[in-house]
Amino acid sequence: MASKRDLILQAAVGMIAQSGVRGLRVEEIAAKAGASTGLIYYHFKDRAGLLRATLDYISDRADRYTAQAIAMAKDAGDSDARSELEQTLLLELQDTDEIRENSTAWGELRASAIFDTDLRERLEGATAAWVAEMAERVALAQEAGQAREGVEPEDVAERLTALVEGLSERWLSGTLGLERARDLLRGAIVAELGPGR
Amino acid sequence: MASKRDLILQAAVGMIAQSGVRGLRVEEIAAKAGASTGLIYYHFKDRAGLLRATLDYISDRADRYTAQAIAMAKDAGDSDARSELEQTLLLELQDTDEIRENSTAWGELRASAIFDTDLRERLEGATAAWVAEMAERVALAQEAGQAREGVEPEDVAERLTALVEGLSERWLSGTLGLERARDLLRGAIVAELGPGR
DNA sequence: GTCTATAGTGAGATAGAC
DNA sequence: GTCTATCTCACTATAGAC
Repeated sequence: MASKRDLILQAAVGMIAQSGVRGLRVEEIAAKAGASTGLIYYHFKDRAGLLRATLDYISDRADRYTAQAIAMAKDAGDSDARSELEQTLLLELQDTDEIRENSTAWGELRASAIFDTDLRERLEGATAAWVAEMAERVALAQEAGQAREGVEPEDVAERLTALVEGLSERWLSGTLGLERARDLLRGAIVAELGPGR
Repeated sequence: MASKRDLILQAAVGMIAQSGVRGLRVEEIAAKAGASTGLIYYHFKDRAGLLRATLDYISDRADRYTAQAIAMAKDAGDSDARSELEQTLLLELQDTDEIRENSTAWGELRASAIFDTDLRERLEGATAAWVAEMAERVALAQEAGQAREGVEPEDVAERLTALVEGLSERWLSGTLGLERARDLLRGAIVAELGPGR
């Protein structure tokens, strides 16, 4: 069974996704988690500490479902580097509760990080890891002849992940439909890697 | 001379750029604008109204400097559609006070719009206009043989502008250097439009 | 680890004079 | 249009019992 600490973090992600970092009320989280405000301060020291822990929690959760998606793709036999890359990127543009929640919260925290050094560092690490992981898949795709040569995998990966973030924010803010966002991303992959097979 | 109302809006942009929408204090803006809080409520009704007006103010300002940059490019004789497209997009990734301020504030308001229907509508209009303008330049570039055929100008424009937003946010949050962000954008243009002439 | 109760305060908003 | 004064309250954070 999930510890109260965990319930609090889950509630925090939910609340951030629902009303943003600014709209996050400690008391509300407590209520949603079936805990008291006192306990939140006991575990996380203060509001900022709670935000930090929440960011870590989101990162972990994202890692987990990414790994899971890749494993599933591998099982389905559809496991070349290029489709793994595509699947992993498209993962962020999906209307699942968990993913929508994660994406929204992630965007919020990213935006907050502009003004908060503490958050910034954590965010930087997570982003760098994501970019590196994607760069590796781009390189693999190149080796397998599934992607145009002559472009730096790091550059492509950085562009595609930044694009995902941009599209994601437009999707979440209702400026862009989900299907269109996914199509655009697929189009970008073609533009960056070439037509593939 | 600028009206007090204008001074308040200028101060608001500055404050948002400095400490985010979350960090925006009505009293602080009043102080910076040399006005009273009462006046702010007189002009803008409430905090949310101030945010709305600020978003409009930023949009206008962005339109102005974009138009100006294009005019300058035209004067310099460097006026083919493709370089206009490139210049206009790169404009958002520039370390000028005004632009940095505008970009930061824009990003903040975009992020806030996820939770604020009112802001959302205004934002949507501004984004759509930007995308449409870029799409037109893509189409012109295609006609002039400066861009690959067979891709929808709207798609390319939507991707490039979303990418600019993504890169901009990484730049502003310190995750990405400015020069690298600009290089990545140039690379994306090449990937989308082809090598040019 | 967890709760209840409460202290403290920051900041949005309003009233009313000029 | 603009200011001063003030009200109010929603939220963070702490103290202390269990």
